[in-house]
Order: sequence, then structure tokens, then C-alpha cells
Amino acid sequence: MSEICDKVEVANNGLKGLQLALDREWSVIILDLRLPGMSGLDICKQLRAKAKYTPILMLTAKSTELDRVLGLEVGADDYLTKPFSVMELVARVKALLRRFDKISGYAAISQNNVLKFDGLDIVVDERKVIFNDNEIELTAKEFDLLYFFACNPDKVYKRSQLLDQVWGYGHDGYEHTVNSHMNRLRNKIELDPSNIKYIKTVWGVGYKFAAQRVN
Amino acid sequence: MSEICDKVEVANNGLKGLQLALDREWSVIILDLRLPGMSGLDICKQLRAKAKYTPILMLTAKSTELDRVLGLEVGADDYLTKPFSVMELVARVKALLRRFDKISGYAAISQNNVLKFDGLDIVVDERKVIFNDNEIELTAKEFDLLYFFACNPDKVYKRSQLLDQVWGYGHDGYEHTVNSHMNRLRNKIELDPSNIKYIKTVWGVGYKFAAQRVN
DNA sequence: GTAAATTGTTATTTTTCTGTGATAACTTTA
DNA sequence: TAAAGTTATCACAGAAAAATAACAATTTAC
Repeated sequence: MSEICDKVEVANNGLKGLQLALDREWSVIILDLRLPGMSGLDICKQLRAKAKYTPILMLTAKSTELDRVLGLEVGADDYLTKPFSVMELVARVKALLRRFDKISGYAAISQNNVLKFDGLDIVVDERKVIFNDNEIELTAKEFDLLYFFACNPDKVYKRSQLLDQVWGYGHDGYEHTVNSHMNRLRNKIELDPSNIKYIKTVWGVGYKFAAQRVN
Repeated sequence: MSEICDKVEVANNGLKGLQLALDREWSVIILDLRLPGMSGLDICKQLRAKAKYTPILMLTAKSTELDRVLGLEVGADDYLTKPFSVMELVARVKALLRRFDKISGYAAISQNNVLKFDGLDIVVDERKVIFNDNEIELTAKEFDLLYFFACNPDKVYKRSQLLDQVWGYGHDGYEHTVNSHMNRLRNKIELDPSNIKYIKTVWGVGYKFAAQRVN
């Protein structure tokens, strides 16, 4: 239930998709039945065996195909038959996220697009941050960093992991780059440097977000 | 993706290793860059050409060496720079196995995020320790040491083994360094020094973790 | 194309931790 | 009981890590 961020990855063949799906923890997986490389059915079964609580939405080309799939009980959480509208797809995904959230106890994400903490609100799709009732200006990286942490409270991240998650896999850069950004971010959201409220240093390891969600 | 067994084979020169690697199907191949007989780079390239879906973990002596290797795109799936701890090596191998789906049906490698003992909870990815219902502050090494023991209850470890496992393979230091850390750790999690509850001394040998998992 | 802002890097200072040596306390053995 | 070997304790210096500040490079905006 961790590692939630706004990353979207696309794989256009079965094996890659399966690897990618198992590589990290996802909020939702959309899986087309017709795939090159490996059958969507097999992938769904394998996914379900490993990622037990990740909702899977399966797309099928024809309703007759859907009937067959349903008979096989591959373990998808919802199905959609082509052609479908984007609106419908979005609605189904939201429904899945909502359903999933109920199960895992993780409120929000899809519902409200605002992450609220004591003295700090993050309006996700406006990339806006309200700090003690005043809007503050964050740069792109600062926002990404803060948002990533806010999505994963309490979990400790090494600098190398942050480079992977926030800067992107395959990005090559120095780990102390993270320090600089953290420093700049803290200058904007920490009033008392001797009493860090949000992103705390875990000495010898990395950082963690230590504030409690209030919504 | 089949052929999973618990066989481990070691080759200490390049040519033998290559032959052995191609001889059968392996779950994972660990390859040291510095080898007698043949460069690890060449081996990796040849392996990758033949054993397309076998994960390769490459060990390098220096991070500068790693940079060079990464630039050459030899096709290893992960890299580890010496010195590394055995814990880290195990974690990387597990990640590779998971990524390459080599452990289908193997529930054994499910990692529990919270290790519970009587009076002591360890929340792994938060690096948090709850001792008698209070969170206590451990330094990085203290946590690593405690976590290592908690993962291997009842097993006795010599100081030299602990240096290898927790400090890292190839780390050079005095064995009584372990004593100091153990002392500091005990001051935080043992209330009565005459009645050790968690990490007991095994006289003439080393230490062992003596509490029972309750989850 | 220039100026401004952002980002990444380098250098310096500050903080915290870890390893070490000295010594005390404890076990075992003779 | 003494001696030898092993472990516990403690304080401190130096090392490692992080914070900070200043600078260079890159990107973005105009």
C-alpha cells in the first residue's frame, strides 16, 4: 500500500508488462487481453498470484471473448469490452481505486485530490501547496519530492531510492543532489530547523515523511 | 522459468564459470568483474547472448569501475559495489528473482514488514523500533544489527560473521567493535543487564537472538 | 537571443556516529 | 584462588554524513 505516486508506465508486450507490474507496487493495472509475447490470461493469473491486492482491469475486444474469459476465472477485478469511451474507462478505474481503498484502509488518493497534514495542504492536480494558510511557491522538483514523500508517510527512503523514484530510473546523478533539494524544500516548509516537522533525516540512511494525514 | 532447486555452484575462474553457467539453467548468476582467466565483462556478454532470461548480478570492486561497466552496457541486470553486506546481497538477489519471476509458487521469500517479539516490534521499512510500547531511537548500525539478529533467531553468530553480515563482506575492523555496538544496543533494549531478554552472549563464540517471533 | 529561474555540482561548515583503546568485570580452567 | 582468556563498559578522537552556502550549468520564459 506504499509507493503510491503519479507514475504511469506503459508496456507494449506481455513479458515487459509483467516484469514492470511486479517490479513495483501499483495503484491499478490495466491489461489488454490481446498482447504480443504472452497471453493476457496468463499474465493476469501470474499477476494475481503475486500482487494480491492490486486491482486489475482487463480489456477485451469482443463480448464473446469476455464470456470466455469470465468462465476462466483469471482473477481480474473488472472487465471492459471494446469499444469503450475514455470516460467509461476513467469511471471504472476510479471505482476500482475506491473499492481497493476500502479494502486496504487507505483513504483518499482518487477521491480527494488534496493531501492534508497539520499546517500543510497539497493540492495535487494544481501542484499547489498551502503552508500555514499561505500558498507557497515550490519548483517542479521540490513539489515532486514533497508529493512523493507525502504519499508515503513514515517510510524511510535512501537517497538512491529517491533518485530512482523522483528523478526517474536510469537517471545518473550524485546522491548529494538530494541533499540540496531537501535543503531548499525545507527552507520553504520548515519554520524551525532544530525541530523538523515534515521530512526528517534518518541518519546514515536517508529521509522520511513524519507528518500524519488529517484527511 | 522452471528447474528451481537449491543447488549452488561456485567457479573461481572465468572459463569454468562460463561453462557451468551455460551448462544448466540457473535462477540467478552472480558474477565478479575481477576474475582470473577471463574478463567478467566478456563473460557477461556471452552469457547474455545465450541465457537470455537468466538474471545476472555483477559485483565490482570500485564505484569508478562500476561507472565504466555501466557505460559498456554489458547486459547485467543489477550491480553491487564492494564492500557490500551479505544482507544487501541477499536483498538484491531476492529482488532479481522476483523481477524475473523465478520464484513462482515459492511463498518462502515473502518479506514481512513487521517483526514482532514480546515487548519488541521492528517495522522494517520505517526502520522503527517499538520497545515496550515506546518508540526508541537507534542509530543506523544499531538498527542493522538488531534487524539482522531478529531475522535469524536462535542462530549463534561469531563476531567475525557479524562483521561480514552487517558491516559488509571485506570490511576490515576489530572484532571488539561488535562488542561496543552490542553494548550500546543493549542499553536501549535490555532493561535488566543480569537478565538479557533479546541478544544473549554465547560465551567463547558470539551472540544469539533469543526471543520468539509472535507474528 | 537574452534574462531569469531552476537544477545540479562543488566547497565548506556543522553535526552525529562509529571505531578504537584503556580498563573493569566476568568465566573458565588449572 | 590465581591466572588466563573473554566480554562489558566508557570516553574520546576522528571519520562519515548531512546541512548549508556559493557557484556553474541547464532549462525555461520572455
